[in-house]
Amino acid sequence: MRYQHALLPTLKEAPSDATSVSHVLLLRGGFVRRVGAGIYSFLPLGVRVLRKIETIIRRELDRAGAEEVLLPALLPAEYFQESGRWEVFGDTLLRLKDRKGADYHLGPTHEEIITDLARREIRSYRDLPKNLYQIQTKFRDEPRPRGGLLRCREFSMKDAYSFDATEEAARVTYEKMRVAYRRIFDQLGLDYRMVAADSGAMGGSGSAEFQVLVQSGEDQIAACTACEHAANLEIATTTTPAVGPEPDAVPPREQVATPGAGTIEDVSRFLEAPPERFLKSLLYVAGNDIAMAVVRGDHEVNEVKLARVLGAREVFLASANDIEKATGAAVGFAGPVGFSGRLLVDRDAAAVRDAITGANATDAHFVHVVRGRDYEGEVVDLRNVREGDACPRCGASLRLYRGIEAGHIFLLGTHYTAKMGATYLDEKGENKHLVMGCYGIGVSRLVATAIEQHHDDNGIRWPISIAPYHVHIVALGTEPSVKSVVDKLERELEARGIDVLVDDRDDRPGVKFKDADLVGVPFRVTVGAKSLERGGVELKARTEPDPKRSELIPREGAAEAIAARVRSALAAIAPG
RNA sequence: CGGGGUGUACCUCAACCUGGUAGAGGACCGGCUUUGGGUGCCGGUUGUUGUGGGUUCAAAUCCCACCACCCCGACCA
Repeated sequence: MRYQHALLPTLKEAPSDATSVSHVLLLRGGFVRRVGAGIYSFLPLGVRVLRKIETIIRRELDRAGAEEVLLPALLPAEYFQESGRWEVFGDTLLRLKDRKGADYHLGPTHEEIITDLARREIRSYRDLPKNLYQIQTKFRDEPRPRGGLLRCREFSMKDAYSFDATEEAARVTYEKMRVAYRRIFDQLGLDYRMVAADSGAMGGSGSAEFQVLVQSGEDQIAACTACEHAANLEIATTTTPAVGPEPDAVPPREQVATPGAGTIEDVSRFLEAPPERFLKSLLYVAGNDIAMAVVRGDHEVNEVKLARVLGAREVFLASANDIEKATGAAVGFAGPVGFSGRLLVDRDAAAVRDAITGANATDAHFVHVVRGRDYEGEVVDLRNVREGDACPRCGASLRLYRGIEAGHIFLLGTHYTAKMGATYLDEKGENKHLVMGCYGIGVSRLVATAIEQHHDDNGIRWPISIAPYHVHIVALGTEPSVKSVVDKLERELEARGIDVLVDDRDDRPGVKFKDADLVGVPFRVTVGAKSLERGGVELKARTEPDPKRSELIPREGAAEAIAARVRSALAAIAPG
């Protein structure tokens, strides 16, 4: 592609409402333009990146035995009404009416539509298994779109749905998809982890997230430093160490005055005891009930775990008013001793044998508190895992990362097929529900995610597998000798299947170099009077930090040498 | 939905407090200059100051309402 013909509007300054790195660079690099909140146009360069990602996904899913379909984005309400999600989705569903006043919506995901297709077309065990995928535009009326392409109201997603005869067969399909996903994410050239996750409202028995490790990510992940284990912090667990002396060595419980010291930090300093000796007692509201969650002083309550234990959809920290009502003390002096409501105690908190805790009386704490003697409560896993905690699988230490969820696979079971009556006849002629799995990848989100992970101060550094072009030729000066070398190099590279962008603009070198760094094509080839005098062209990888450092490639055989470099870079991230 | 903020040229922003003909830089167009990291100079194009109403001789500026967008939180199969 010739720069002079391309729509490639780079910007020196980004609009001030762009905050995330990827958003700024996508706008500045001329990849996308904003149309509305959470709605973007893809410019030619952005489309090229999307297509590269899609190509990798299609190749691997086809290879795993899936078939591509294309379901509609505009959906009559009846399907989501049948599954109940017309209500469940709430305001996130983008609803509309046709001229007759009939209800429609734009598809946020397609379980119902594919299940309807399956119940019509799959009748016998002989038709199974089936695995269908599509790459489609999805619509969700997000309460808060943000981060440019990271969270949009309209976005591109690959979604796949598998149908099997039995749970066991479905698990085999699920495993196959897991392998396919690994191959896809490997090829995208991203640092990611496959993590165990909360299957949430989707139901079903298994799920794994594909989290791209990025400092700015919204999700937290605990990953083992030794083995493969990784889990979303929402469900991550660790093994339990016990602390403190044996129970019979603990003196009787004693109330001490701690005037004005309502935080662990205050009391810790006041009593000269480390936070690990404290029981932190937090009051939560779940529905109409109030419950106390107790964790060790240096630990944090995990609200997802708490909600699950309480059987609530979500929990909220109680207000100061509710706390005073429930404990009879000001905020900061709650404790499990004598608490009459539902009491949940984290395993590590229960293991503290000589504890300090609020006395449920303003300006007072108890010391020498022992579980079993001074309080009871249900012992459960309630806390967030911390950096350095033991891996539940191998015992090595866990590390915390931040990530962006780019893919998610679920073993759904018969959740939808039962609701929608999608059955087949087995060998004995019996009617059985199809067993389902679903598998998503956020395609447009991946464009932004790749940038969040691969950039520097000057711009994007695309992984070569998804870069809009492999080689960016910067032509300096207008001499015929430069022009002829550039023309020849472009032809020869393209003949070798290399994607080439040629900056043939009549502009100053500095402008071209800056734009090349911004756009982020992995290899830059500079052709100018100076390089030709030295006998060739200059090759520089975008990842080379020194702007002045480049490699002289002899003019003869330059195309083959550069193509070989591109091929080996591609091969380096090919799946094993 | 709760809290905070911002709407002025294509972009970044000034002028608003204290009402009096709406500006700069970048981008863009023309000329000269320069030519290996966003060159320098000269000239030029670009506005319903988010929308509607009110106050006033006079509103970008003060008042009211609405809308849009951004940030934090809630939310996120």
